[in-house]
Amino acid sequence: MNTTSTPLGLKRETLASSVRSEIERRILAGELVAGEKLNEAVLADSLAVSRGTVREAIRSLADSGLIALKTNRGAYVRTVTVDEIRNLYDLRGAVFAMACAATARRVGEERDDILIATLKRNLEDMRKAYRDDNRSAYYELNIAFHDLLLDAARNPKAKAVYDALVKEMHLFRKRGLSISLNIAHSIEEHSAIVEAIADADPQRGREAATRHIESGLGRFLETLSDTAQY
Amino acid sequence: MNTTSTPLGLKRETLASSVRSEIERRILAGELVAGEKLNEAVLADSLAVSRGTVREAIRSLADSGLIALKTNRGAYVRTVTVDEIRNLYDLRGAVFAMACAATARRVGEERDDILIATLKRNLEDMRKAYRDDNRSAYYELNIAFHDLLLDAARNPKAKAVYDALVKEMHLFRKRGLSISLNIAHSIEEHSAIVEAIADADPQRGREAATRHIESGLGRFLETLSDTAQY
DNA sequence: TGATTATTAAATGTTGACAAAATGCAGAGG
DNA sequence: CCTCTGCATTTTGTCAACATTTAATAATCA
Repeated sequence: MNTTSTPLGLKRETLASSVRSEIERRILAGELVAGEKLNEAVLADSLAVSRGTVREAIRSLADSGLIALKTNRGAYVRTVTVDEIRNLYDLRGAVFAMACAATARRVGEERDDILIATLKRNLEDMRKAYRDDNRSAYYELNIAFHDLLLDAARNPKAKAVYDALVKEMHLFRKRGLSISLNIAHSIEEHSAIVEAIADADPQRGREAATRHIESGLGRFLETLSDTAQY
Repeated sequence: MNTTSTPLGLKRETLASSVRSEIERRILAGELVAGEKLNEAVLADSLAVSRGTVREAIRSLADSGLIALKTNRGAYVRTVTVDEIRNLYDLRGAVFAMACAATARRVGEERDDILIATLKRNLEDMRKAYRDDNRSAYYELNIAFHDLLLDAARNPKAKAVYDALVKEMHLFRKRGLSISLNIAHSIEEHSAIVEAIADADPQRGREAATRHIESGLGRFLETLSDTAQY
C-alpha cells in the first residue's frame, strides 16, 4: 500500500502534488491550525519552491475542502463548526452505507470468500483489542474496517469522496474526540454489517451501516457535550 | 439563483474561475468531446488569457472529475464508461437518499410548510407536463425537484458533491439517454418521497429515494440495451 | 480630538519566459 | 521490410517578474 496515496493511476509525483501532500500533512498534523492564513510567499520559501507551485497546491486543497479561499484575500485553513460536523457525518454515512450495500450486492453476484474472511478476522482482532484495552490497535482496526469496505465496493469515486470527508472531519478542533469510547457497541454494529454482507443482503447491509454511523454521531455528540463549551 | 454557481460565498469572480466555467461549459455542451486532449497553449490563445490561468482552471476541473490528468502528458476530457455510470448512480443515489432523510428529519424538528407546498406544486406541474406530453418541461421540473431537496437538506457539501456527480454523468457518450421514458412511474416515486417528508419520516424518505434512484438506473440500463452497442 | 481621506506597503492575481520531459520522425542496422 | 536508436519538435512543469487589489498607516480637515 502506498503511503503518498497517488490520486489516480497514471500520475507520477509532480512537484505541486508533493507540496500539496506536505501542506495537507501539516494541516492534519496540527502544525497549521484551523483558521490560520496561508501566505503563498512564506510557504514557497519554507518549501524551497516557487510561489506558483504553492499556489497550485493550495487551489487543489481548496477543491477538496481542507482550505477556504477568499478572492484577493488569500487562503485559510478551514474551520469546521459542530453544525458542519453533523452534515459531514450524514454525508459520510450515506457513502459508507452505499458502499456496504454495493459490497453485499457484489458478494451476491460473485462470491468473495477472501473478503468475508478478512472482515471476520478484523472483527476478531477488534474484540481482542477490546479485551486488551488496546486503544491504538482498536483505532487502526476501525479505520481498516471502513477502508476495507470502501475498497470492496469497487467504487473509486466513492472512496475518494469518503477519504476527503474523513480528512475534513479532522479539521474539527480538538483531536482525540473521534475515538468514541463505546467500543463494545461499535463492534456489535460492525458485526451486523459483516453478517449482512456475508448473506449478500444489500438492504440489510445499508441499514446496518446507517445505524452504525448514526450511533457513531450520537457518541460523538455525547463526548462533545461532556467536554463542554462548543 | 445564479447561473455561474460560485462555489463559496466569499469569492468574487476571478479570471481563472471564469476560464474554468467556460471550459466546463464547452465540455457539457459537447464542444469538447470525451477523450479529447486539452492543449494549454491552444486554450490560452483561444480565450485570450495566459497559459498559467488556463492551467489553474484545468487543475480545478480535474479535481471535480470532469478532466483526467496524466503527468507530463496533459489533460483529457474524461471518458465515462457504462461501468462507471453504475458507480455514479450508486453514489448519487446515496447522497440523494441522505438528503431526503435529512430533510424529513428537519421537517420533524421545525415545520417547513413552504417547502412541502413547493414540492407538491412541483408534483402537480409534473403531472401536467406528463398529460401534455411536454418533455422539456418535465426535464426541467425533474432537475428542479432534486435540487429542491438537496437545498432543503441544508448540507452544502452534499449539494456540491451531488452537482459534481450530475455533471460527471453528462460525460457519458450520447446525450438524451438520461431522459428516461417511464415518466408516470417516476412521478409516483417522487410522490412517495414527498409524502415521507411531509410526514417527517426520515427512514421512509431514505427508502423511497433509494428506490427512486435504483429504478432510475434500471430505466437507464434498459434504454442502453435498446440503443445497442456498448 | 475624531473621523475621513490619501498614501504606502504587502499580498494575491496574472503573465511570459525558461527547463525538463515526452512524442514523432528519420536514419542506421539487422 | 521491420526494429531500434538518437535527434528535433512539441508540450508540460516550474519559475521569477509585473499588475492589481486589499489592508494598514499617515495626514488632513471639521
